Amino acid sequence: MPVAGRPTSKDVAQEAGVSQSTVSLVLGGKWSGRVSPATARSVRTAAERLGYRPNQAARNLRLGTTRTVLLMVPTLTAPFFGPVYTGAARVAARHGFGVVVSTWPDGADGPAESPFPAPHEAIDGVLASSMPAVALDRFHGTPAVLLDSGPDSDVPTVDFGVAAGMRAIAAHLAGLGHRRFGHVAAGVDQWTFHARAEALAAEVAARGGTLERSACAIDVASARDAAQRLLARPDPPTALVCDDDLIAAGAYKAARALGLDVPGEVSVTGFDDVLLATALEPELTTVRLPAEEMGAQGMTALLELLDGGRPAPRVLPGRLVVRGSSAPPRAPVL
Amino acid sequence: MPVAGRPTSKDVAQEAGVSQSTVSLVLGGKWSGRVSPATARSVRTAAERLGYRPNQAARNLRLGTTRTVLLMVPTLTAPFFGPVYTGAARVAARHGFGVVVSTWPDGADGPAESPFPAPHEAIDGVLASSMPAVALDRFHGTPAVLLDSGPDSDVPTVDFGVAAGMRAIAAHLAGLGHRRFGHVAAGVDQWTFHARAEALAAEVAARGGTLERSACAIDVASARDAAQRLLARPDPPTALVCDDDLIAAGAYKAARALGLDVPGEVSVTGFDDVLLATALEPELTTVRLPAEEMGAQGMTALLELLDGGRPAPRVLPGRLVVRGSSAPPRAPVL
DNA sequence: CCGACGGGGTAATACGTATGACTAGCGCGA
DNA sequence: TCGCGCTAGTCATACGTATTACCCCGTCGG
Repeated sequence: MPVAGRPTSKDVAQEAGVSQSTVSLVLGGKWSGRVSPATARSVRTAAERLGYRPNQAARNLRLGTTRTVLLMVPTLTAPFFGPVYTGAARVAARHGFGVVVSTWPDGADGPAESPFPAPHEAIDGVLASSMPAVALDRFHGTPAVLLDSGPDSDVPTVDFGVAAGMRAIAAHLAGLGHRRFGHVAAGVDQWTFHARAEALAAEVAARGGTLERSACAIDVASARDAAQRLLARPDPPTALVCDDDLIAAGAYKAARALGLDVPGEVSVTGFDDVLLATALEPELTTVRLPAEEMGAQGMTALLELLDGGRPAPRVLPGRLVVRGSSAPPRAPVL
Repeated sequence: MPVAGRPTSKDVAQEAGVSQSTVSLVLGGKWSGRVSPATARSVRTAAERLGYRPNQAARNLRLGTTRTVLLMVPTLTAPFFGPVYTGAARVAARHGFGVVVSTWPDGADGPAESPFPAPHEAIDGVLASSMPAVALDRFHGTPAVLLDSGPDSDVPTVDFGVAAGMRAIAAHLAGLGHRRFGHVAAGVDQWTFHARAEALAAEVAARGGTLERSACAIDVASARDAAQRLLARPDPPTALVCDDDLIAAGAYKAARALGLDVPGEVSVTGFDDVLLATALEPELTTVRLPAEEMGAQGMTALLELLDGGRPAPRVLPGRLVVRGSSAPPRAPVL
């Protein structure tokens, strides 16, 4: 008996008085007709007694697969990725896969420096969410599916219909009578924000409205300042279209700082419909993105890819959720 | 040349006209004095040309370590765990470790059914956050550190000083003149919430105040209802102490539904100081917990444990952050 | 001129598992 | 009685890497 180190299948074999192969057969579950029930039982109890757990590295090597998928996200701080993980993990579990999450090993320090995989990359495939496409180079030949990163000719993708969602917001506000729009835009180089900006501009233009734009980082303080810049202009917008819900929270603050009622004097909309949207007062008009569904669809596509298939690109529609933060412009209080 | 499958070090060796050992020597970096610069260069270019990346499973098996640590959290939806991960990953990277995140494979279905590790458990150690201690059984002999799960005699722990934090809140409110307290409590069986409740009760009792308690789930709607039950009582509390920031958002909603001004007619406090705290209006008085520091300290302890050490339990103090949601009771508007 | 030495590389092996090939015993039909 | 098939296993091997022990050869000190 080894002093240090976990017991191996060989130890179990010795303890049970059988060969290592037999242990493997029994514990692998494929022993029907090969091992007698009595032997199987004695192997099981021996394994139990020794606290045996198979060495994953060895079985990964032998099987040539880890049955593990990596979900890569830009940051874990954003509330958006929780549901994505949940959806992916649900589908994965159904197929005997596990999901682990990680952000770029390099943090904010830019792209990879080492050409070799980080230790945690002993995986079968990658779900890369909200990535600049170029970042995929990291994965070399690893099967990958891009989530929320825009169409791609080389890699299967799952995207939200953000353009349609943004057009729905513009249409909703225009329908309420708004003509002067402000866009509090996330100054982040991700496909989704480019798509949102483009769709908003197109829809506003199509309806003959005006659009001013102010960029910010994705945090409340920065968003507040950006919104304030818009509201401080002569002839300010009557509706602030924000690139996501957190930015909308900043817009609320800007409005309040200027003594403007939401939605009485300025309408505000968000995007994503994260938890925050209903925590705010008034509750936020926004577009609900089916994040969990994206995780599920992404995992489905990745499994298909691992099976040698060619999964088709998928687009998941968002849904406009009208709440209390949008109203006709200059609503008379009387 | 193999049709399928990634190139191995043997392929690289053949391409460079050397032995597999040499490839391993060169790429392992320990070749000083063993391999001539010329050979090393030719190996490198061969590896580059073939797009070689070492098989992690094989090297894990050979080295007997994965240099990967698993961060286990109850849910990824809570904003709290992002910073924990960040802190852990920062320390880990400094020691050549990677961090992956996962939630219980079983989801909400209760404890493990399979006695063997999930596929993603090819890891050297575990950081288990906010866990019921019994759940640790899953990890058998895997080195583990408990985060935010209370003291433990068997396993190293890192905890927040939540009791002190909660007492600080009670002291702050009492100092403002509050005597009738309401506790909107998370009805979740985690150490941290038990500790919060106990500390609050003790401090209020010590100061001769009264305390009513109402439990809820950790979501806005449930918290709103729970807060509303407290505020609807005869002789209602003048201060609502909430178990976390999200619950405080629900308390805001309850107050507003009853036409009560925050903080003019009722003070509200949170806990954790997540992003939401400053997105709310008024901004939330709360206790800031150094989540990133917890991740960092936890990883430090785990590395110490993996080194054969016996890391001492650590407690990280929270800090009261007074913002606009707390004020003297029944503040005269005049 | 010979032995020691060191630079530059190779052969062999082990890590722990899963599995295909093989075999010993045994009952049974021909 | 012989061979055949079935049961209940065992043996051997391969997965891809890192590393230890070894080996060849040229050089240098004596």
